[in-house]
Amino acid sequence: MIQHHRHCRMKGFLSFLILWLISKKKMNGAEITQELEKRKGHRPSPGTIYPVLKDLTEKGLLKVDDNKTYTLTTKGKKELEMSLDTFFETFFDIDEMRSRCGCHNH
Amino acid sequence: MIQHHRHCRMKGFLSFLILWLISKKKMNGAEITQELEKRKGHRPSPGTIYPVLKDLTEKGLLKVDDNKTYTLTTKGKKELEMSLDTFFETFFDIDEMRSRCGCHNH
DNA sequence: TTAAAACTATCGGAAATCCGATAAAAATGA
DNA sequence: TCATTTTTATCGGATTTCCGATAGTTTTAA
Repeated sequence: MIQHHRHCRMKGFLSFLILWLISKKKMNGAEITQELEKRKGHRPSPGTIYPVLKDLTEKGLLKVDDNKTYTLTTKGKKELEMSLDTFFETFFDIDEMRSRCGCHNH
Repeated sequence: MIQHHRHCRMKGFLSFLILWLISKKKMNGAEITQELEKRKGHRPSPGTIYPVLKDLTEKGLLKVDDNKTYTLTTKGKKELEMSLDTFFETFFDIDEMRSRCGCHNH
């Protein structure tokens, strides 16, 4: 069966984005799903989100409490900082990028 | 043979980044390679860059002149704008991200 | 209590992404 | 010219990323 992916440019960065979200506020899977839906315009499949959370937890970047709520570990905070550094080194001209798109409300 | 990828988080976005670079200034493969090296900290393999250029050209997003210099087509410009929109919808809080990393010089 | 809904989890695999190896073509310069 | 360097190009495959299908678990509400 042929699969269509018309609107799926710019994959990747999901782990990075999830780390960022959790750094702002501890969340469970459902809340993360909602936030991603808001940002990306479509609801990610459970098969997308939970394996990522498991992977990040196994790598010691996230810890999860009784209520399945995820927070960053110290290692996770360091990892996020490194990723942010890399991100802004690559996109150092991000202000220019923003001024060239129609999203001045964001 | 086991391959190590310690410093290769945040893959992806390469096509997007290349479109962005060419939108700023028409370039040949070597110049694009240099610019990516500057931004990402390591020189991409020819096997990384040229297939992407070929793909974007075949999709009608780039056109290439006699000197192997690439520019955006009209379609490419529209595609880039759409990608920028998606990018800033996903990372609408990018200013907050930047303020949380050590890259205030960028 | 118990059925329905919501949430969490896992698996296999499809697609995307990128790179090393290799080589052809073009430019350089001695 | 002719050797060297630089640039361009291609291929196969390793890895990452993501998702659909499926099912177990927990919560909700009647």
